[in-house]
Amino acid sequence: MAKLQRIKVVDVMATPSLVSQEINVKGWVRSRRGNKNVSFIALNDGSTINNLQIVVDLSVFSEEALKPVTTGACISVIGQLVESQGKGQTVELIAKELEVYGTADPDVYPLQKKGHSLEYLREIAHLRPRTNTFGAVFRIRHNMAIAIHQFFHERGFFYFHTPIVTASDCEGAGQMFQVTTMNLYDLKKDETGSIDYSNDFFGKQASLTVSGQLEGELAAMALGSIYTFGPTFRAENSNTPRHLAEFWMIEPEVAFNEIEENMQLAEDFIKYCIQWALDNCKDDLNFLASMYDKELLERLNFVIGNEFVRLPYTQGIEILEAAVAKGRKFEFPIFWGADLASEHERYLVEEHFKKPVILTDYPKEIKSFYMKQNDDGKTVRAMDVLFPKIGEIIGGSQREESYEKLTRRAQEMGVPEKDIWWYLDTRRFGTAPHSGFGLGFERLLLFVTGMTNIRDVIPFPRTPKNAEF
RNA sequence: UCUUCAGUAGCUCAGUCGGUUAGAGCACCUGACUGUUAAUCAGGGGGUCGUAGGUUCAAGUCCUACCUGAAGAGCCA
Repeated sequence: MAKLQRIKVVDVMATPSLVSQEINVKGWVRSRRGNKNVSFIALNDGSTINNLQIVVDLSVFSEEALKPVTTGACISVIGQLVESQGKGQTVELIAKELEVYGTADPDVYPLQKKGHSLEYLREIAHLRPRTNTFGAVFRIRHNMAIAIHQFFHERGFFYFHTPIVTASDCEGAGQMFQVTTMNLYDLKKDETGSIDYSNDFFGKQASLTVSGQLEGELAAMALGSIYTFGPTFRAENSNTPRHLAEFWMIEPEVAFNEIEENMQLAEDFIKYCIQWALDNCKDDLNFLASMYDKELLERLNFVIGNEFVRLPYTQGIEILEAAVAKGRKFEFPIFWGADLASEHERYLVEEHFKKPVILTDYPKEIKSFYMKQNDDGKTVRAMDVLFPKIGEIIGGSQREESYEKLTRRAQEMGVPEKDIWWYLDTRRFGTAPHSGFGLGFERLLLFVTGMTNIRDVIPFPRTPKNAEF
């Protein structure tokens, strides 16, 4: 007899014609229950959150043969697929042959059939993909990555790879991780006591990137519309449920786009991704909604169905000042020129508008040197997309295309020209209006999955004091 | 980094005013059960109470420091 091709559980359930056929499935045991006549194995192979029920007739199999079939064990089963006699599943597999690939000693296997806390599962991140929750989260994570590529590809954007090792902290976006091959036990210093990098691998001080934006702009000035999607690194000592030291960022950059088109792109982009999740991750979303967040689906649909508010910073300040005048208390003072604290952003998004808000035209003092300066001499064409629950999900701007204005602003803000001469060259040669933004992939996932801690939407979180696995 | 809260069985937790031998549910083991749905029922084993000091006749419980985790804040995506 020809060897049976193994079929994924997701395909078993999506193919009605398989009923009454003999098939082979392989996967990991989630639970086994039953009595001395019949045993039921819930089998999961990761292809879907749904388990296939394996029915084992104990007049065919000995109890001894089933002993190693415990939670976590990996097995291969050949049998006939039939319509289920019991409730809770439409089909089930009557086992004819059962092979155990790998046992999981119940005394030491850390996962049980019962639920575990997310904090505990973080300590066993090497095994947590085997749980329903993390299976769902990581399938959604994959789908969001595909959605992102699909969205940009459909619109003629090119996926552009920016470097991960970089020699300059251009954006000043945060503390950087240094990259070196120097012997830290025997550091050579020069007469002035500073470290001599000329013999280091790159011949100069190098770090992991905090953003691919500046290189992305170079690409937009040639290919027109590009996006980056890759890992970025921040050595900030941030201990919050919204920060990682290593995270993935999506950064589109578009020649000839002005701030309004940039906002529209951001809005279309987020809505596309959410729609993709609703269309392609139904089972996983339903599971997460039922376990963690009953309003998840309503919230996703709400974001798709409503226009994001566009609000200049100055008007935002006016709304907040009016709220204070009416007696609303904030911990931090609010005035024109102040950077908004989380409490202010949350007030605008969750209390005042009750919708996602795109805040624009911030005071130039609190934004980066490369943002396009407005004619008022006070503000720049920055935009932050603020979301309920998770806060800032996107930060972007129209870029300053004038060589003179850009170099002056870089000087004022202490960005050394020798580090960014190549960036300034885009403005020296064939400059053009252009815009872009950055979106934290894991923040998007927080919103889409309803998870509340960013460490639970990336397989192996890197945070201060934590780089296990 | 700051503030607050927490750390007791493999997991999730209870443990009163400081007082005898530290408890429960789940998991695990044994048994029962004719189709279960995180199966159910009965029994059993399982503890350096985060670590180090201190107060006290007596500390899981009070004090100090440190470690770890969580939430909020700052920084940001």
